[in-house]
Amino acid sequence: MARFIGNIDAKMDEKGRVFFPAVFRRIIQKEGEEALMVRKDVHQNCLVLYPKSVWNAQLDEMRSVLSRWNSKDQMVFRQFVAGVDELPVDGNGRILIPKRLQQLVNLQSAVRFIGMDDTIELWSKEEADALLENPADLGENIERLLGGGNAL
Amino acid sequence: MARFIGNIDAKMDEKGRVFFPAVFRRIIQKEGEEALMVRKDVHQNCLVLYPKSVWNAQLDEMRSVLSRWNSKDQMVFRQFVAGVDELPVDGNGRILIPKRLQQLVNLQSAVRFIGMDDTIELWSKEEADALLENPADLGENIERLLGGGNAL
DNA sequence: ATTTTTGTGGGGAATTGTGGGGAATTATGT
DNA sequence: ACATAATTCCCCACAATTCCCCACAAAAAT
Repeated sequence: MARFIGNIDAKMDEKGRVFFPAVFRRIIQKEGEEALMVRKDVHQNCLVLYPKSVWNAQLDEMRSVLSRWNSKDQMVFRQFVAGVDELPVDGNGRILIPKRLQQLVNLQSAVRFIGMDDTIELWSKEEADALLENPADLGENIERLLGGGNAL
Repeated sequence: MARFIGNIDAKMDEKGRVFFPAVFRRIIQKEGEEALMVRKDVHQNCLVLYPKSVWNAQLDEMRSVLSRWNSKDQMVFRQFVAGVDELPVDGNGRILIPKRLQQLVNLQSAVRFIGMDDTIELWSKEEADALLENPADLGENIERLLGGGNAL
């Protein structure tokens, strides 16, 4: 399985094109992936890029579990697929971010790719910086969630 | 089988015409589909577009479950089938949404196509946005339905 | 230093999306 | 039945976007 690691800054031009970092492209090619899927992150103000095979597997699994005739099931499926787009890659290895998504997560010129293991996140540089500027509680959170200690 | 993916915003003009997104048109042509069927969604305030073959499969499925000789079954089948229309496509690749359906799901100018795997949904943009605005329960629902955990 | 790969930019053709003018058809009221 | 209105359909024009191509700067590798 793909393992995307690292932060890469890039610039989006006026046409909404961004160079897809070579590090990530190599991984994708090695895995034989042809396409990427994008969607807005459920919680954060950023885009999430999925290799297509990962996405399709998800979709198949959901379809097999969720009934088309059950309104709640169908709504879950809808919310999952609504907002997804296939991401075209041009001859230069650039991706074109649909305008709809640019506006949704407020992408201007400076952007940042963040490797998140099996997916890649795309942030506006400003917001990404803001996130990392105050990592104050990180240690605390990690301790709470993973520490598992019971010292007083 | 056709796989419609993606979200496309479009505008409906005063005549009720909407450009049918090129992405979807290509898929339909490749599959050799000739016609589209429309229906209001059973639960939601949106229209569902079926390639004719998908529609037919759907009917077959219903027929296999619903008895032709049971009056309630037959009524359900009747109501499902009665609400459907064939969707004409004009020379420019636009579809004309019948007035009846426009009003039924409250379509004004701004609309959104949502690829839902083998069907396409057509929403008013406002309502589509509303869908995505509260993704709070989505994660929860997915976890419940697909997580396969063994929570109590 | 020179070559190769990676990243940026832009021009312009082709496709996609939007709008509107009416002719043909269908509905509606009297 | 007829006149009128509304709708559907078919055609054209144009704006916007996307796609495809090429040129070149910057960084990395040889």
